[in-house]
Amino acid sequence: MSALHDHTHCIADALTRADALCTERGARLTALRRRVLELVWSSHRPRGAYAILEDLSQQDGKAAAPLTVYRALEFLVEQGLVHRIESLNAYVGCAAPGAAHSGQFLVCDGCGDAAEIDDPGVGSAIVAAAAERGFHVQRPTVEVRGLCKSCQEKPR
Amino acid sequence: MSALHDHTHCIADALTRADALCTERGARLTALRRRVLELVWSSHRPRGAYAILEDLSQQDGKAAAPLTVYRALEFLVEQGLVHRIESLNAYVGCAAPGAAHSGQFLVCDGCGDAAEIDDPGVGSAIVAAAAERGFHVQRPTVEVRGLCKSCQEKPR
DNA sequence: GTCGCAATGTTATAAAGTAACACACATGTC
DNA sequence: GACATGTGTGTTACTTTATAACATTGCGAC
Ligand SMILES: [Zn+2]
Ligand SMILES: [Zn+2]
Ligand SMILES: [Zn+2]
Ligand SMILES: [Zn+2]
Repeated sequence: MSALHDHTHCIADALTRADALCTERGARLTALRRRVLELVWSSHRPRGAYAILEDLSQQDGKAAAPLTVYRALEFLVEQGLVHRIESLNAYVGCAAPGAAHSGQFLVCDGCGDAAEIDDPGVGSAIVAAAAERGFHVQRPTVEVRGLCKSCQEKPR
Repeated sequence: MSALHDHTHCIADALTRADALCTERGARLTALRRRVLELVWSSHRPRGAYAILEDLSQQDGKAAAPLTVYRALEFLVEQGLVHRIESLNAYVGCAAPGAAHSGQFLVCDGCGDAAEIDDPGVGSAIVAAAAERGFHVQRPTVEVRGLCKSCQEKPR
């Protein structure tokens, strides 16, 4: 994700969509969960549970327990509002909640940003490769490490 | 991987190929590293570092330290003899060491087996999707959770 | 209201991974 | 052989990530 964009808009947009989705589904986006979602969205870099915990504690003054964050994250992942990046043990906001998808990520080792894509070619290639071997796909994980456009241009 | 195969052959074969590769490269497959490789290969299920550590300690009587195992695994991964399954924090033997590849896995949630594939369709779809967005791929991670053939047939 | 369940708080613990430093052991040099 | 050098291993302590068990709160259905 380019560093030059109005990220406050990303955050506001994510929260609005989350509100709408949860209302529609009858899921309870409580104050805590909403705040954790906001913190996950603080950037496009996947954020660890303990980093979020720290943010949260800083906001509130008193320290929260890890479980508080993990439970909120679990809810958010279930609702498809947040994805977990397995190779980083970290979480990032979903770019397109609502539609069913499992998340494919281009994770830049330069700036740390994780760009979510939903490439039909990748998806179908995986399903095809699996089908060929009689494997039934439930949850594909695709996390591509490399360098984003802007990090290739300015090395270091 | 079918449960009905001569797995001792898998192990022996993996060790033989590892010996050959390391000799060829001038890499030192020490007794410890070789033993860890053997333990990783004890099945086709990805095995956690601490599980391997336990195996190791059991063999030797005295308990080894985690670092012992992690260092051996690091070497084995560098040499491409073992892959790390990010979504499981576990390690599995490489089915085709020698050739350069990053590993694509069909991980069965029924039996736990991880079948390694190297599907050109999946690989090229990822590179194409990345290129479209100006992203330079270094290390793709593909870990597909689901059910293998035999686990679909006999549910539960 | 009050019953019941879902969400949160609290405390403790497990699992996974790393840092720092000392020692052992090979290999090559003189 | 004595020695220097680099790589692998042992040991201890520690950090980071994640979960278990149980108490408490608070909202919604009736
Ligand atoms: Zn943004
Ligand atoms: Zn998404
Ligand atoms: Zn086998
Ligand atoms: Zn492999």
